[in-house]
Amino acid sequence: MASEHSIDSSEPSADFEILVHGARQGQKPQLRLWLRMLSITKMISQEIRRRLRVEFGATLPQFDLLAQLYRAPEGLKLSELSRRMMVTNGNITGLADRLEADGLIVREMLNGDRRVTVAKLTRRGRETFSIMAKAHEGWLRDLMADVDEGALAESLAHLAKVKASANRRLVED
Amino acid sequence: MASEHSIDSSEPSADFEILVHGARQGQKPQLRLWLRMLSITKMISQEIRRRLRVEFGATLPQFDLLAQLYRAPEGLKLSELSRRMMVTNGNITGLADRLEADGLIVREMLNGDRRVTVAKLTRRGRETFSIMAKAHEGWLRDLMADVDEGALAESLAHLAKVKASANRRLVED
DNA sequence: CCGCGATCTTTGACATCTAAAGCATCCTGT
DNA sequence: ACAGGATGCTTTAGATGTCAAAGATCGCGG
Repeated sequence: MASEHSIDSSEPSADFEILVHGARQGQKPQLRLWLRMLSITKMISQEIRRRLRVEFGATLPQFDLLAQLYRAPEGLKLSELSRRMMVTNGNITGLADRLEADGLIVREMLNGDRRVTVAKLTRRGRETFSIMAKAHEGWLRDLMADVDEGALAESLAHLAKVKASANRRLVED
Repeated sequence: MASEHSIDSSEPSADFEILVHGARQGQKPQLRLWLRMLSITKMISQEIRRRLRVEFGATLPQFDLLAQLYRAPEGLKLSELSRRMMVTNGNITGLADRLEADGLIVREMLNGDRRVTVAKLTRRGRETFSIMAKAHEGWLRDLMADVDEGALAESLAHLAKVKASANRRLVED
């Protein structure tokens, strides 16, 4: 505890733990884990966001959208993009507008179904994303450089359970 | 792998993993852990956000701000709030505006220093937050109900390392 | 006592987000 | 056929987020 707290009390990062009505030591482990994941993702997201902006003039949601398309050479329906990115449909419209204006993606209505729009990476989008992704991966390796492989692997396994649990509650109700 | 994927492929939640330029099995564990944390926090955040909205007409950032003040009976400077919530100063202004309009917090300029504004919970803010926090804690227990205490404890410990690592990189550079 | 950098909050321009409504298009059952 | 529900995208209103710059105030050194 002392070590954990010493990190936060002297740094500009937030300490969410022990802040929500009395979460303590062994108490309320779900709440503690939740708050810890939140503070980590917030902290790292901001750094990634900052680097994407200064090094590539891009935003994190834009990077995310490009990543989805990079893995789908045939392109994706906008609604499929919104499902995979876990954002609402309305969100994708503006995001795709900007990326299309930047020439990184194109919208196509090739289907017989005129309701459907498919987004694809352009050649430039593919090249740009490829460079960004390599940098992005390096940033993460750097940020987690002090974490041993064992801890990474175990976290990955445990968090799979967390994800499965939350998933189950969210779809089976 | 199969089990992990089976969860995602049939559900409306995103599968970030295996999506960013070829992250695979034992490869790039940092990237995989990052994407997993991201998808979990996104998934759970949306559920929490939804419940806060339908049950209390509140938003997650508002809940977060109230939580910070709840733990600080003397109130907090707006800049201290922004530090703890890990958002920029400009963000706090509007957030505090709305909460003040709702009568949940007050801004006071009691100091000799007229630059400083301190935000405090009102009685109503304290009572409201207290109820929301209890519900919030229950939601999390429910969402993580299938995760055994051991996995929770180990995740907590491992993620402390991740947090410390990221923290170190972000402040020592 | 005065200037000038440091500190604190707000403002302004934009990009993301959500929820909900609006439109167009498709498809199915009769 | 065709009415009506389902599906897919966009639009709207409002909240949140960033960054950068503007204002206000403080405090210290000369």
